[in-house]
Amino acid sequence: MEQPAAPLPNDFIRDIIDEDLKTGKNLGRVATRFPPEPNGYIHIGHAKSVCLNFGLAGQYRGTCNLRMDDTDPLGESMEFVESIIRDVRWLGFDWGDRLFYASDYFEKLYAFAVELIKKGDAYVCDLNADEMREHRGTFTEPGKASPYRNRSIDENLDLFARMRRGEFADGSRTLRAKIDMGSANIVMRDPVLYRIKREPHYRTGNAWVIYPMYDFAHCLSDALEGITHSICTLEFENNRPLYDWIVARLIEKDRPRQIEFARLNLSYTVLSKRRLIELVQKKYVSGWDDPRMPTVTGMRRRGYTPEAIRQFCQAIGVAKNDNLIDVALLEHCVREDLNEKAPRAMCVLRPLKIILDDYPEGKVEQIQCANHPQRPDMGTRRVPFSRELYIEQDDFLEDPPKKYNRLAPGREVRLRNAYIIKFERLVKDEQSGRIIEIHCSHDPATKDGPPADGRKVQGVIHWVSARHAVTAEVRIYDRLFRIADPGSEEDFLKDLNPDSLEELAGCQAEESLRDSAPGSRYQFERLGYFCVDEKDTKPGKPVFNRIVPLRDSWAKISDKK
RNA sequence: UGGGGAAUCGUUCAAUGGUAGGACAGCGGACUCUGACUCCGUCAAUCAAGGUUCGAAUCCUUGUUCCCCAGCCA
Repeated sequence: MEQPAAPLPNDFIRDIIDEDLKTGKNLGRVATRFPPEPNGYIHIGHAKSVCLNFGLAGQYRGTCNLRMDDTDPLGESMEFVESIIRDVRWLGFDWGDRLFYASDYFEKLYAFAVELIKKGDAYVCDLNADEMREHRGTFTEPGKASPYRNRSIDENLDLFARMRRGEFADGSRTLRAKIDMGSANIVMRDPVLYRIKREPHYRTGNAWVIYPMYDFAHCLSDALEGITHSICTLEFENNRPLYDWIVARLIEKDRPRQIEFARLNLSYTVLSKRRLIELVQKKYVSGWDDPRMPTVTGMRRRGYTPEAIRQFCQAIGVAKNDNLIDVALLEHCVREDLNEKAPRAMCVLRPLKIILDDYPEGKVEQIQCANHPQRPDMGTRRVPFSRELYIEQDDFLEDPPKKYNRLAPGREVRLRNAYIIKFERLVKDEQSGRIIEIHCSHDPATKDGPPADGRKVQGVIHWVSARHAVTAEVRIYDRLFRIADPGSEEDFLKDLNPDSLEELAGCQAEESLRDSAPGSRYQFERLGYFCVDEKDTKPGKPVFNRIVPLRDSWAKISDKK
């Protein structure tokens, strides 16, 4: 379904591309890439980048490559590669046959490094990490030249070859760019290009003991793939001069250009890889796919749709301002999408027994219910109705406040899709005072329409037939953190929301929900959108995840009191 | 008192010298067999001070605030 789409304002990246196209740069070609490091699961922040890069390629009839930026074997694995592939594909994007790995370029990158040495632009340095730090200087003081800075090209060539052969210990030597130890930009103070690291790589195994650094590998990988616009986040802005320095020396033509945009921050959650890992490892969540996680896999399990996520990524825009996007916008996008396509159903989360004294025992009516009030094309289903029902505990109050329009002593209420019922009496447990059941009567003339006498019934509540209901578990999720910007706190764990998960075991769902397919989504009327959990659902024993609640203006009214 | 970036409604994105606009959030109302959806209305911003100009969010000057950089991570 392609929307004709109101003309969206250009962002600064599209402005740049339009200008490039106008001036004939890159012969009108637009080539981007999404370059994750396969050392973790991708999250909603990556989704912004995915949508941007693939979106640009789509809009300008260009290409977007998926490239694993796997130059540091520590922590990288095929498991993460597979998860990234699955997640990007699920988000709705296609890279054709252009799945690449920086590790496939290791031989070429090595050759580039040799070329740089030959030009006199790189040297092997024997300083260890501590010494190098000392030589680097500070923000206000220039660095000092390494004593190894002026080795001969031949010696550098020899040493670099021996680094590759494994003749030196880890960390004992590096290959460095020969730039400017006095640069005000610390990135340019002879940055390390290669390090020695005896760490098996998940793809190249033990073939290499030296690995290229990001700054060296990334720009050259871009060039090797013919990337025109290399889009990354703001923290790489300082690295751009190095990107350009390397490319200028090693790439003849069609040099890629790096453009930086502000990464996404989302309120009430964290998006830094380090913090996400901590949540998983310390078991504050059940895993990367915990439905509370902002990971793509977590959101998928929660029941978010790719369409909603894409819409969100478009709605937030692209700029260079630091931002903290209100999670309410994400939830809005999810509701907007699901309102359109989720079939309606009824489920009682906290059951309260209702007995219709004037309804024949043993009688069962099959009530035709619309699957979507605005979309007749989604059809109807039959929902059994009988003498004993469950309603939501919240939908009855012995002593209701003002504006409460549900069931209460002396009142009438409409059962959704069924009769108007009237309160008669209530039965309490004598010891605890807890309400056990409520007896009501029904108005048989109101099944398919308003009461003949024209009286108004203020409230509509949902219900299920007690005999026919299927017992379900429902998991209610709330924001993971109780402050808007937990990422700004060093000890972010202290702000975890202790009530981010509520598991409700005895929920009563309408019969039609008994064998709903894992992954399918419904609107439980008056409650919210729910998704059949793919992991824990067993045949006949559904587990539902609450994706997002419906907007609840009653909650706002009652909270104010 | 190093360098690189960014400052526009509560949040976010736009306005590219010519009416400060959209979305989300908020508030009020209409409709309603979902207190949903939908619809209508409404609140609300140019970091500050100077300057240029008929006219400045936009150009200039000075200042302020915030973010990033001293990994052999990306």
